[in-house]
Amino acid sequence: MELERGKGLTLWRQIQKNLEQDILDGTFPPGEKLPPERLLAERFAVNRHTLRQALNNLVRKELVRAEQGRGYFVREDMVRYALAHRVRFRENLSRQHREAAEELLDWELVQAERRTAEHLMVHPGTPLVRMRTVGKADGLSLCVSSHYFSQQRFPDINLIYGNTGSITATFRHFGITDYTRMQTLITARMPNAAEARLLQQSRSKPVLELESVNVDGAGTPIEYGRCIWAADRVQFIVDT
Amino acid sequence: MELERGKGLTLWRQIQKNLEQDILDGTFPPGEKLPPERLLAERFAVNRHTLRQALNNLVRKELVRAEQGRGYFVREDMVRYALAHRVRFRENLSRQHREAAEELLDWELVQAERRTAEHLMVHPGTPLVRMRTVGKADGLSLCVSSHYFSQQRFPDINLIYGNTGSITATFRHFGITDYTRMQTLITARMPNAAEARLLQQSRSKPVLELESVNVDGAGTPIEYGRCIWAADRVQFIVDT
DNA sequence: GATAATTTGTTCGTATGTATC
DNA sequence: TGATACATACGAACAAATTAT
Repeated sequence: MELERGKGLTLWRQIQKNLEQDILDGTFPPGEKLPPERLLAERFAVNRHTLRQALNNLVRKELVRAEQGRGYFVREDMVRYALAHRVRFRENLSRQHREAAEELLDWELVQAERRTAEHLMVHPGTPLVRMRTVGKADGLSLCVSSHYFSQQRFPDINLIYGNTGSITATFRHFGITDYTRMQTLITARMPNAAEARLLQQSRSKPVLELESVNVDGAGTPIEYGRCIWAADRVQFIVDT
Repeated sequence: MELERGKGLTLWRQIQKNLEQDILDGTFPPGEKLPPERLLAERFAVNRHTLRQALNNLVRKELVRAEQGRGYFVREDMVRYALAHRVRFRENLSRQHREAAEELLDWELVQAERRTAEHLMVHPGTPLVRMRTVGKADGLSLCVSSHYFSQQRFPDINLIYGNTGSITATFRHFGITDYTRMQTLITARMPNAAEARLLQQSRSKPVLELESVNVDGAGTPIEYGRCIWAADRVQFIVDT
């Protein structure tokens, strides 16, 4: 790594170009940690500030991201997740050539609380199946969700989902060939310990919480879901 | 309401927890007036000052607000902000009986960067007006935004906006009677120091970042905006 | 759970070269 | 030529977040 001093291009620009090249040609693949500042500064034989100037520019250009106490990481593009009339986890991911996976964490029989009942348009106390799942993209946890279904309409839904590993396929099993999303509520907050663990992310990074209701062809609510998304791994797209 | 005296937790902390629980479980629903200090003090069998300590902490935590001469009120839910085909800041807030205000922080003449240019469908380098604004609800900062407009199409737009204090009114001045939102991108992250200051919120609370493009009746992009929202003060609604 | 080590973030200070008026 | 402003580069120290011990 020899830099030309005093020949037109500044040192930090040469370093930036050098690192950009390494990122683009895959020497540092997406998600990879760069060597620490100290090492890079040594390698380029410059002061740490000079090196930081180059890195800061790469951060500004969104090629890398900096994490205090951890290091610099090559940015992997966020998953772009479309919130349209039809929302399908697998479709959304396969459009971006990512491998989608849904896993059943656990399930439970519960009674509908006021809020959940309102969304599903049932009486409070109605028996519901709550399934907790985790959604992954290319093996990386993307979201943890709680799905609520009427037990009467979808008996043993947990078994079906456990076999298929897909909400869409599960609904198909119950004769629902198409379903659409009625409404989505979006908020952001900090995760609790369990959420951070399930998402394999730091507790100091925010999560996005989406509440949604899916309805069948007749407009009857069939699923109420609360999904917690790792905020730095996803970007939602609303087309209106 | 029996408090434990001399057993670790101070009285006012016990009272605070007690009231928090009542608020969270809906005993005191959003917007409700709490019983007056005197009554609460009697009920907990403590001095009014002890009770005030608890209430002051709830005010600090933004669970209740105090109004001199009127009483304490449970803070209402977050602002619910609809992301529909037509998005109007004032309309969205007035629907919830909140007082909307937009303020111009500063403005600058800039050259379109690649990303901005793409969204506005202009060539990179095109002269743009960037206005930074802050949106408030009931006097509380809700979002800080950067709006980008073509300088050619909207000369002196900063003056118009400065006078009207409304994006909608500003567009009307330029003959645009209706505009709609094409796309909104949503992410969440932690705020930087400047954003936290402008939003008057803690740096340890997340923000929601919305990128959006508004188009005129002919479908031509007229505004590209990046808005940073205080995540704990707003909930977005997507109807699909 | 507490402590130390590692790593990035921030703020001083100093010096030099370059462009502008 | 001088004065000024700005970008570049190096050095030292400390703060803050994370990870390892």
